Amino acid sequence: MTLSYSHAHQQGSGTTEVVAVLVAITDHIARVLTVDQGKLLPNGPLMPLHRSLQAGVRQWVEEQTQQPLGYLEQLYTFVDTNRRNIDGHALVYVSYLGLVQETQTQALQSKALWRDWYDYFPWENHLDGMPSIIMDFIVPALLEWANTANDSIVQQRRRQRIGLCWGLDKAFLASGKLTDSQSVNEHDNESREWIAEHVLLRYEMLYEAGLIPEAPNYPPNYQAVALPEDWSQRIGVPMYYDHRRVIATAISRLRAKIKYRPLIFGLMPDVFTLSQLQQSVEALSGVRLHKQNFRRLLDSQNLVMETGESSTAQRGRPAKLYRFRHDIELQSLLMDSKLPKRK
Amino acid sequence: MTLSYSHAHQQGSGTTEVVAVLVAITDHIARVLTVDQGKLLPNGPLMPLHRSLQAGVRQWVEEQTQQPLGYLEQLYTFVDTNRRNIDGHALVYVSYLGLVQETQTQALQSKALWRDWYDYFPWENHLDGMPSIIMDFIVPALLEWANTANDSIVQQRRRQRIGLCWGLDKAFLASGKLTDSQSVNEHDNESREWIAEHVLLRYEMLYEAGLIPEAPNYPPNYQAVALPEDWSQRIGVPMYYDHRRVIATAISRLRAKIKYRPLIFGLMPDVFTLSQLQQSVEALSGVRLHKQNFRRLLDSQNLVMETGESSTAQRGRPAKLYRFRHDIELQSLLMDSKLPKRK
DNA sequence: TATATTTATGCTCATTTTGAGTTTAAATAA
DNA sequence: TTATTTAAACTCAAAATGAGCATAAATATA
Repeated sequence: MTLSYSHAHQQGSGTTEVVAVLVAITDHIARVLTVDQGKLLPNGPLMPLHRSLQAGVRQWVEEQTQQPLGYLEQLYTFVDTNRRNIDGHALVYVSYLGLVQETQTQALQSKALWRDWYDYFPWENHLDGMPSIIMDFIVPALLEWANTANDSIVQQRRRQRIGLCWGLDKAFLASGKLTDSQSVNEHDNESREWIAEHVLLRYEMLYEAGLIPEAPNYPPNYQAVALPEDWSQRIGVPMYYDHRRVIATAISRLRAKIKYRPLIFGLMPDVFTLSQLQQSVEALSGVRLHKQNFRRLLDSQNLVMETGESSTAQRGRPAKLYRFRHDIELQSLLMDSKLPKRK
Repeated sequence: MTLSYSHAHQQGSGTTEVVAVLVAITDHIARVLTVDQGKLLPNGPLMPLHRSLQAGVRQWVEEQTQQPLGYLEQLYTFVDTNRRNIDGHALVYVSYLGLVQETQTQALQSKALWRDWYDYFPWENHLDGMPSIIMDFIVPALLEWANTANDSIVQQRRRQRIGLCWGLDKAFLASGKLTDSQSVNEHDNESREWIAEHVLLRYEMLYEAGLIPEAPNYPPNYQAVALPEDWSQRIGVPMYYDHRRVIATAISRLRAKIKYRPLIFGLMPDVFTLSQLQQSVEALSGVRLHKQNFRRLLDSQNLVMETGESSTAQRGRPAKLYRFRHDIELQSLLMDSKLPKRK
């Protein structure tokens, strides 16, 4: 059992830590703030002086990265039974999702680093179509994993899970095999339904199948289909502890929530064009959206107002500049808002 | 400062507890499992022997109530700085939501008690229309609370929050105090609607305004409108610590999630009529649904199948019996499903 | 027994929302 | 000038939604 990314760790008397996934969009790329060469998220123990979990997060992020924090929401609480305090109590760590505006991402401490979040999840970036790694390696490997189950019912279930998680169509589910039409025909690609917010389900499936370096059963021992030599590079940057899973949780939450809450404005500069806004949403969701419908929806929600000015265009027609309607900021916390389906 | 429902508590060396909100529907009424005369939720410390938080929840619930547990999901993690361990670390408690089938709610330990969850939130039950307490006392008291703010901007915001939380339209708020009819534009002059899943927002507003016995600023000191003598009875059953807030969190989650995941089947017996199913959903959401549209939606989702038998009707035409399609149970974990709007 | 009442279930219909275009406008690059 | 690029207004068919009526099959009651 390889535990190369699982550190034994001695705690003091406390058993609670906080971990933060800070997200920002720069150059139209969604990024997370990391420390320790991108191998860790900012984190630290909850101390008696902290009046709340949020206060703990803010203090440790400030200390480790000097990044100012805006919006912050709780994600999930994990237990790490491999790390215990002196009394034998397992470590509990509470994760938070934070949003940072593009204009506030400078002057960080040297060991803090903003990284493209798709460095950790290459299969989640569908901005230029479905990444080839999915059909070339991930799905074949997962199908083999499904076959390793003793029970044929379990095999069947695993295939179903694979189909649902990775957006494969019914014909595929029935046969359990890749057909020519699937890997070639482009219209078949459209019949699959890739659900962007299922990031965590996909990560956990890869983990369970031993395809993630952090997993205790990595590398998998069932490979009839050989994984490439550089698999551990291709399957994304590994992290210590279970921090990659924490990021997956954050992306799932963000992709799901952005569909009904205008969180996106926590990531935008004060003034922006509608195209910039759309590109930011696309950076998060990992898929392209239909421009006209995106605007229609924005319009119906009345979330933005024109500034009256236009962008100085580099190419093409200059776009009008908009700002978030701060007079309805409170409303927006309650109000449902939606996004159009991908195009 | 009154802290009648906040107990000082001495911990051992651990700092983590688990708390469970178990939900069941019996006699068409949504209920939560309580201990200590309905003043506490089942809870207990996380121990070194527990392999996970879930394991801790299951052990303590079993021990305190002898209630078998099915579906369980994490809700939220709270810190109670009033309760600390011997080293001064604040207590962290992780809350869970559990679903219990109607048929499994017998033979409990004597101190365990299933209570109608609207005993704790009388204002959330709109099954027979909006409860009179909202317009008679809650909203007037909250409007007064809004007026106590020094800043007029804050007053304005509070009124907006009140309107959004309690489903009031602009006109009502205007008659309440505000005559700024100029700011009424096409987009926000629509009358508001009651949003069932905003349970937590409403509870937190009442708490902030000092209208909840658990709140440190209860009773409120701004009452020009006199609250009735028996206010602390009318505003629902108080609980120790912040357990009422935990239930509010659970109801919010459940009401929101039931709209896109078929969690309801975690609460149903194996065989049921469509009317029973609808009544269960209504018990959770607190509002009535349009019967025909409810069935159309169920139909389109293909979640249930006929058993071929019919119920022995007490009155009226006998209803067909259905069961959940367990062959798509896994799918249902992933699949989106929806509910029709109220009628 | 006849009739009202209750509950279940099938069907219609207008409106809104959604997905997916085409067309026109205003800028730069060659 | 002409092609290219980006923005933004407008159109249209299909699907989903909210609301209602009609019919069926049982019991309760006059």
